Amino acid sequence: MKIGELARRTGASIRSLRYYDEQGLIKPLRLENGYREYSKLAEDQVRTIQFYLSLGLSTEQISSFLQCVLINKEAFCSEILPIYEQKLSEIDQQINQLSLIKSNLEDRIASILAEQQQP
Amino acid sequence: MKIGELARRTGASIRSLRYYDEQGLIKPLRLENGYREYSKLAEDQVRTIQFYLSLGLSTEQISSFLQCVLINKEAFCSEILPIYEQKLSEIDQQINQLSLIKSNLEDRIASILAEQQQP
DNA sequence: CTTGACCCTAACATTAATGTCATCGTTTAT
DNA sequence: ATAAACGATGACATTAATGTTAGGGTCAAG
Repeated sequence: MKIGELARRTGASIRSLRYYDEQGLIKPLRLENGYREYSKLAEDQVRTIQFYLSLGLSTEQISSFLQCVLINKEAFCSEILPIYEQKLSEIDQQINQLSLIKSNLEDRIASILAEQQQP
Repeated sequence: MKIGELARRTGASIRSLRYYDEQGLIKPLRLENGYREYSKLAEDQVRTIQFYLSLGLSTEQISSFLQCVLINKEAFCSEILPIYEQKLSEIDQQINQLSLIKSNLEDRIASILAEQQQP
């Protein structure tokens, strides 16, 4: 299947599929005219890539374990656990940071509203 | 006071102070030789800018109410409440998004650990 | 007058996935 | 053979505050 069809089937843009190729996530065969030729498995592979991207992992991280998880269950791929744990720790940090800001904002909003009530 | 001293006093980098100038947040006088000359008030102004930046507001947003809050209490500056509320809503959205990812990560980590326990 | 410590502007880099555009070759149907 | 649809590559843009560097002025102390 060519790139347009794969894009239609997965919802990924043609641009993104070319980028995944460039980053080594999916290397399709090349026809004699230079066109990318994707196997039937590519659809699953792209969905897998999309899923890990939605977890906030980078293409570089994904590339480090993608081949393994396409064949095995995640538990079999020892590279993936430390990546998950690192990402989780980043996310926790970000949530904490945002929660701090949120508290500050709420306090200031409350204080403005209070002053407008009793001027 | 010149830019280096203001930088030392506030912890902002010289580069940042020049950027605030460029963005219209603080327009110091210019000496005949072109040097920026900051008044004694500038120190407070920079700290105020730093505070609003730490709330995640953009220089453009800050510039829309900075002059007012430097003179009055926040409650007097009608521009600021909608900006706070919009920012709060963005933060809530981001926290929700991150929490979703966090749950997914925790689930997958737990499932990997479970499989390694009972293979 | 020279050195060192300041100051200035302008420009590019940073991050990472994706969008967009220009330019070109290929294939297919009429 | 020509037009439409598709594919390829390459380059630039996106966001926003800050870092960095290059190339030059200014000033004060020795």
